[in-house]
This record gives sequence, C-alpha cells and structure tokens, in this order.
Amino acid sequence: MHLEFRHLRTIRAIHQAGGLARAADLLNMTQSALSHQVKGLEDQAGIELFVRRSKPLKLSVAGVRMLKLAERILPEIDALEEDFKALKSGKTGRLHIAMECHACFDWLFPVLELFRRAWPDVDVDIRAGLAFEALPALMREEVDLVISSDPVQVEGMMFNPLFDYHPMFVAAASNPLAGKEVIVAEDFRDQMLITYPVSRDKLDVFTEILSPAKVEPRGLRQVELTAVILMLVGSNRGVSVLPDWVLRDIKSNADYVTRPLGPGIITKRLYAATRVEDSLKPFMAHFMKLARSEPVKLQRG
Amino acid sequence: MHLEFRHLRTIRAIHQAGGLARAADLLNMTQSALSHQVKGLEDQAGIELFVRRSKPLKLSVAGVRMLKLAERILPEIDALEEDFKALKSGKTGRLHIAMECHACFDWLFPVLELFRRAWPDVDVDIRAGLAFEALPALMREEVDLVISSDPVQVEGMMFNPLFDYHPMFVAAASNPLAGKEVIVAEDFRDQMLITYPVSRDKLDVFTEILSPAKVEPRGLRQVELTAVILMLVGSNRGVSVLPDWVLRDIKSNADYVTRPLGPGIITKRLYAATRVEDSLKPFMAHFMKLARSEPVKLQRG
DNA sequence: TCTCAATGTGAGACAAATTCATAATACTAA
DNA sequence: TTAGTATTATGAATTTGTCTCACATTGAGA
Repeated sequence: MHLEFRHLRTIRAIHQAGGLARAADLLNMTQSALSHQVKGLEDQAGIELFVRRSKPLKLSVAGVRMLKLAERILPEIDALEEDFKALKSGKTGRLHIAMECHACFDWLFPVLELFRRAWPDVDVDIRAGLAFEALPALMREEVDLVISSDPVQVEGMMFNPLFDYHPMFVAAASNPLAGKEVIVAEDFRDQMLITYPVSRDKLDVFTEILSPAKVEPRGLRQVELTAVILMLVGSNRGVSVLPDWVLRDIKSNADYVTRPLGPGIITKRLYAATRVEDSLKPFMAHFMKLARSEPVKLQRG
Repeated sequence: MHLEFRHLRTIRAIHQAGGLARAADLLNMTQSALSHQVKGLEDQAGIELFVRRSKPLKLSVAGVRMLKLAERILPEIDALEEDFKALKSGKTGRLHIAMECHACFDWLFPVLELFRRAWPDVDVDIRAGLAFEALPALMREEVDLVISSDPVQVEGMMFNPLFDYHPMFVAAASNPLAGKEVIVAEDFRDQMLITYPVSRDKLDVFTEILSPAKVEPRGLRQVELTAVILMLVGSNRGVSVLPDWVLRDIKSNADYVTRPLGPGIITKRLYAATRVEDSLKPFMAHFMKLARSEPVKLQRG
C-alpha cells in the first residue's frame, strides 16, 4: 500500500483544518499537491479515504481508521526526535560498564544506585569483564566504560583516574602470618592463595608482589564471589589479597586479620576508561564524580 | 528529521540481516542504495545510527532506539492494511443508524445486541433522528442506515422492506372509548392525544387517520419516552396510537385496552434505507435479516 | 602484509511529488 | 433559482529525491 508519514500527516491535517485547502496551508504546500497526494493514496489503498459528496472534504470510515493510526504514530516520531536531542545533548544515553576488576562490584553497586536516581533515562548495565577483552569491546562500542587499573595510552580512549586503593593481605586470625605486621612475597610460599578466576596479570598479588619476586604459593584456588573468598579465608582454608574497600567489614571482626603488603606501601589506582567523545557527556562526568567520592566512604568504613 | 517508513524498514532489515549488504538483498535493492539511504538518514538525524568501527555494520545506541520504534510501528501499518482489506470485503465497517421512527428503539435494541455479537468489528451507533434530516445525512455518509416508513425514490439510495406493523389505538380501560371495537378519526375529537415530539407528517395517527379526515383532537401532548406515554395513558391522562410491537406487554394488562384503527385495517411497512453501494455488504445484509425476523417475534409477544 | 568481504562515493537515470494555471464542483445567500 | 464564493480536481511542466552502476575505500583475518 506504500504508505508514508507524509500521508499520515496529510490525513491529520485535513481532519484538523477541516478541509483540503486549509490543510495545504498548514502543511506549507499547494492545495493542488494535496489533492494529487490524496488521490494517489486512495489509489494505492484501493479504498476511499474521504467523502467527496460534500465540500469541504470529510473523512470516510477508512479515513477515520487511518486517522486513528496517525494520531497514535506521529507523536511517537516526535518522541524519537526528542530522544535523539537528549542523546546528542547527553541528557540520556547508554552506560554499559565492563569491569576488569572483579571486586569492584562492591562499590559499583551503591554508585549505580545513586546514578540511576539522577539519570533515570540512561540505559545502565554491567558486564563482568571475564569472558571478553574489555578495551577492544570499548573501542567497538559494545561497552561504554571500563573499570581498570592498568591505564594504556590508546588513540581515542581516555583513562580517567577514580581513586587509589591498597591491596591488603587477609587471613584467619588463627593463621601463623597473623603475627607479622607486614606481609612480603616470601610469606606466601607456604600458603594456599585464593583469587578471583582471572589471569595473573590482572591480579594485584601477582603483578605487585609474587611475580617480581618469582615466588609461587603452595597452592592456588579460584573463587568467583568475594563473600565466598572471605568465608574460606575465615575458616583458614587459605589466604587472599583484596582491595581495602572490600575489607571494611572484616577489620572489626576478630576472626580475621588484615595486613599491609610490603616491603614498601603498595598503592594502586583505579581508572574509568571511556571513548574520548563520550568523556564529555554530562552523565558520564557525573558517574565518574560519584565513582570518585562514594568508594572512598566505603574505604573509611 | 524527515523520517520515512522506508528508514524504519531499513533499520529493521539491517538489524535482522546483521549487515548492510545482506539487508539490501532482503529489501530488494542494491547495497549502494542502502548505504546512501543510511547516510542520508544519519545526516538528517544528526546522529550516528550505526557503529562503523566494525564490519559488518552494527546498531548504535540511537540506532537501537530507532529499531525499537520500528518494531512498534511497522506492525501497526500492516494491521491497517489488514483492516482495509476487511473493510473492502465487508467483514468490518460502520453502521450508524438514524431513526425517523421513535418507537423503533424497542425492537432495535435487541436486534443490535444480536448484531454486535456476530460482527464485533463493525462500529455501531444509533442517532435519534429528531434533530436532523435523516435521508440527506445518509447521502452525505453521516449515517449508514435510516429506519423509515416513507420510502422515497432517490438516486443512489435503496429502501429495503423490513416488516409490516399495525398502528394501534391504546387507552385506559376506564376510558369511554374502551367500549368500541374499532376506533375511527371522529373518536379523537374529545380526547387528549399523546405523541412523540416529532412533526405530524411522521406520526401515523395524523398521516393515516386524522389528517385525511381533517379531525383535530381536543388536546395534544408530546412525550419523549414510550414508557412515559404508556404511564400517562394508563392513568387516563390521554390516549395514544403506537405500533403493535410496543403494545405487547400491554395486551394482557387489565388497566389498558388496545384497539385497531378503522374503518379499514391500517397496515404500514418499515424500511431500512441504505446507500446502494452499502446494501451488498455482508454485515448490512445480516443486519437487515435480523431486523426482519426479530421484531416479528416481539409483535407476537 | 595481503586478500577478501563489506561498506562508501559520485554521476547519471529514473520515478515520484510538487507547482502553476485553470477547470469543475459544491455550498450560500439573495 | 441564480449568482457568487469557496473548495476540490486536473494536466503539463518542473523540481526533488532515490536508485543503480561502476569504482574506490576500509576492516578483519590469514
């Protein structure tokens, strides 16, 4: 039937204006053009859209049905345009986050809660950054923000610093290492080490401590959930190294000890990687502001 | 933003086919044309609809929103087309009825109940034919069917006979005329006559009895509702002439008497006037079939 | 780096929509 | 009825926009 938006607008205008000539004015075109158009449309549809027995033109039964459609559809088009405007101005958009850092769930959830309240129209999602390479996905626009602690200089990408943290050693109070003030690489040699199930180059224990010292722990165990890691540590089935914000609840728990890693104090920095064109968007900026301030509150308990 | 249905179909096709080239096949056009179209659309919208970093093409955030719109709107267009097909074949349509005959509510309601069950998609309405001229309205397609007892030969119109009825005299049992077997014009001279509030040429009492005999009743009173007329007659505040089907309940009521009008037996015929092009439509035919059979059941009590 | 598959570009052909000028048709008020 | 006016229809010319063809360009993977 080759219907076009033009036709819907025409139907609506003729109905509103109460006649073809007036509708032509409304649509900024000649009366002739409208007449041709209506005729063409009726030919296409194979049905009379208007009652021609009378002047001015009046909608027929079929015309009324088409009008109903127009009144349902045309506002949606306008809404889309509004939506696009909002997208362009950054009032809305998509914020799909990939995390290389597994423990980040801990502070990310509260941050996203605040964020969603401030930007209800932004489409938020988290994708655990395990099954795929996060940075290429960012380039391919499959995700919009990557939480990472390894800034890389790449064209078109921007690493925005969020906050610093200290990887901390955690063990059961009954563990022999509880007696030491600072934990160093050699201390792991006799321990079962519990980590998230990701490659070693993304685990602070290895990148900062064990790999440089070429120390291998007695055993390794990979566990997905932070709570489970802590449970296992609590029952002295192993030790772990976790960011300080994860250990806020543990510090005051007599079953656990948390110790700094040594010999020097280890400080790491988290970044939010975005595409440069996105980094200026208001909601992005706001997310990063939240991601800078909220986790610090957690770190301080 | 000059959006067209074509564009919505394109977005949907590219998404479905997973790429521009394959989508072009789907839409029976060259890949080049699609590329031009997409580019034009993006220029218009002022926003990227696709992620071009990768091949094949993939929807961007804005593109996804447009896709959502397409998936909501395009089926509606198809539905309209279906609707039109149904209109053309007469499976659906409009049946706005105008009544010149006021008492017809009585049998029309049950008939419409049956009709609506059989043709749920037909848009039914009744307009009491008091405030306007019914036949011109029929010509102007403001209504689709007129109930009338005065067939006229008019180009483009058709008077389909429905059923015959007898205008009957009704009075209180206490009224002196109750003693007569047949009521004639002269009998009205001493009576208060109660009628519907329409012109005399649409009232059987006048057209069939009083006007030919040039008899004027003692008084006239116009009442809108049949039930009220009967109430007034029952308390002997006046007499009336009503179609036989209206008096079905009254016949067995000792407070009333019903009598034929004379001297000869008066028979009138009701017609359903339609436009000739409508009279063949299935739902019209069915309506008239119902309107021929159902009222007769009422007449017989 | 090379090759293949996919997408982009530009010029010309073609179809469709619009305009201008004018005819035909309904409505309205004497 | 009959002008007179308002409204819609028609035809030819023009403009607009879309498509195709041929070729250039670009990514992705070997």
